[in-house]
Amino acid sequence: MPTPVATPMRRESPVVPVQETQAPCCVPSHGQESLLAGEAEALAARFKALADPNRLRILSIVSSSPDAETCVCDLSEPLNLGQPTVSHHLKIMVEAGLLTREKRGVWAYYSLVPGALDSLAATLSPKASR
Amino acid sequence: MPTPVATPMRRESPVVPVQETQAPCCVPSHGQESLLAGEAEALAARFKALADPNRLRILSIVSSSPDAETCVCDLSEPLNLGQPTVSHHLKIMVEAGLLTREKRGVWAYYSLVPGALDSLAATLSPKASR
DNA sequence: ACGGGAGATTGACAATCATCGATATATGCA
DNA sequence: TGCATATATCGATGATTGTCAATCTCCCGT
Repeated sequence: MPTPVATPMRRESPVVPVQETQAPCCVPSHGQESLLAGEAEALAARFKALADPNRLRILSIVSSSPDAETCVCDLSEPLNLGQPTVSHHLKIMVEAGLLTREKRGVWAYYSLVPGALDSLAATLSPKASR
Repeated sequence: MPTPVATPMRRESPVVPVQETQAPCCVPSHGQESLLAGEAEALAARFKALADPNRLRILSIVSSSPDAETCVCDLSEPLNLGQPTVSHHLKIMVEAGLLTREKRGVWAYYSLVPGALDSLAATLSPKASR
């Protein structure tokens, strides 16, 4: 990410005293960043795992499954997706910490990581997390 | 989206009686889709708006602003992004229903849509929404 | 009317992503 | 041992996305 050498349009502090026309605007009163770049990146990675309709449907199917676990072959057909694609989506969600994989025999069973969705939800509306 | 004419690997019902080796697996007992394709698409669109670190930081800055509203020029500098890029991100979030835009004079002030984040959070963990 | 500045829009480009077909790995059964 | 099957991985491809420079539009003060 090349640092833009000169951001074209930012005024430092007004040399000419602000004319008091309306709100002064653009007084960046944030002493500190509210969300650091690193945290933002990590959070965005988890939301990215949710930012696909087929992955949301997978989550929905997994969580509404009788034992809250599903194997790949249960997903391929209702989603109308090929098996490699389903495997790919599942891997993304496992890496995002949303699902866990348990292999039993030839089959791989996926289930929700307890609390993962809740902690994400708490990030969105802290007061709702109780 | 071309309908795959034949999904390669799905077994209908086992012609040979299941040998009772382990779990039967692959008994898609979902009579109905838990999350319809349309809803999934709409939900994913909103999560897509959250799936970028710079947009998350924008949300954070806007919500921690004194009056919970911010103008574009307040964002460009702390994010180290050009003005067109910030405008672009803001537009995406307005279209996702997360922010509202109010133009006052030459400036455009953005603020959180009340309840938008909470309703998204409720989608993630319904029981936590109170 | 004019000029300046805030913000939106456009076009381009590199990077990432979703999907697929083909192939590889591994497990259970005969 | 050898075969059939469930899942993972690989390589390729078309679509989407984040970013920027350049330009456009609109509002305001002179």
